[in-house]
Amino acid sequence: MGRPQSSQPTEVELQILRVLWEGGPSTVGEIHKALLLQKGTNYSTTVKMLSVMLDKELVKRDESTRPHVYRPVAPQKTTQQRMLRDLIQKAYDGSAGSLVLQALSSQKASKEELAEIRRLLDDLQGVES
Amino acid sequence: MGRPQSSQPTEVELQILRVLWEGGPSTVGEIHKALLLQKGTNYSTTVKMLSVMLDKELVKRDESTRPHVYRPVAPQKTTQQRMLRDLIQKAYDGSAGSLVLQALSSQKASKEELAEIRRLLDDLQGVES
DNA sequence: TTCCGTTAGCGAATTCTTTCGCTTATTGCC
DNA sequence: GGCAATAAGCGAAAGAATTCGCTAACGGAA
Repeated sequence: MGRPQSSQPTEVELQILRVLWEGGPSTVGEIHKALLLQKGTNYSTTVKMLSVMLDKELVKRDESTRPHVYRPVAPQKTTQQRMLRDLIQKAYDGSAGSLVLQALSSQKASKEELAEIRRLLDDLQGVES
Repeated sequence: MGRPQSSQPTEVELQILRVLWEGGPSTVGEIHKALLLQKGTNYSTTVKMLSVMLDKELVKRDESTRPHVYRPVAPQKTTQQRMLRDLIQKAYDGSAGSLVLQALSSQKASKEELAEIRRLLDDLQGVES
């Protein structure tokens, strides 16, 4: 019974992963400092979350130094990809195209990004350059 | 303490919403039949989930008939939009463009969708036709 | 009207997530 | 070595999500 464990990182797990992706390998103290700013949680909470994430193999740690240093197991891109695929399956009935259409029409993108998207599109559609 | 309630529909809630979006207003029996195929859950479970969703105002129901008829409160598109925005914030640091780029490069889209995306892109970039 | 099958609902059990208090270990400093 | 400060860890608590058994209410057939 109960709830099955999600295959995607949870809210807080993702917050921690972002700290690691953006700031590089970090100690609990450093991670905690970032979370404290974002949401004011306790040091113990950060330690515990990290230990949970260690169990789930979302992060690994180097215990050869003191304080220990944590790093993400999967790169940001991989995780984003997994979450994206999951959303497409769960909410867009597997259609990546319809997600893209909605993303473009309802969310802002910069000129540069639009240009890059066009290049990618040219490529996908086999346009000669 | 504990875990704050998510602002997005949960896994099962979304499954139920999809049944309603795709099949139109339905009775518990009809919804249950769909879920039974997908995951073999009990009738009571469906009833309970619907009652939770009623509390959260994810669905409303017409009690004037027997069996009662449920319908989604928000249209599919609105919900997709909300979930998409949430993912962009949580995992893509607010950048819709980078999500679109990843979606296009890592997930399949049909010829027709690609063409539609191009039209939208033309529009967004102000290309004359 | 009575009985039976269908529909609705409640409450409890289970698991996952997130939180923190308190204890233990480690380290650098005197 | 002894002490204070920092780091790590554990276990429990609280709440969310999901499940189902069992009971109650209802509606139509005999």
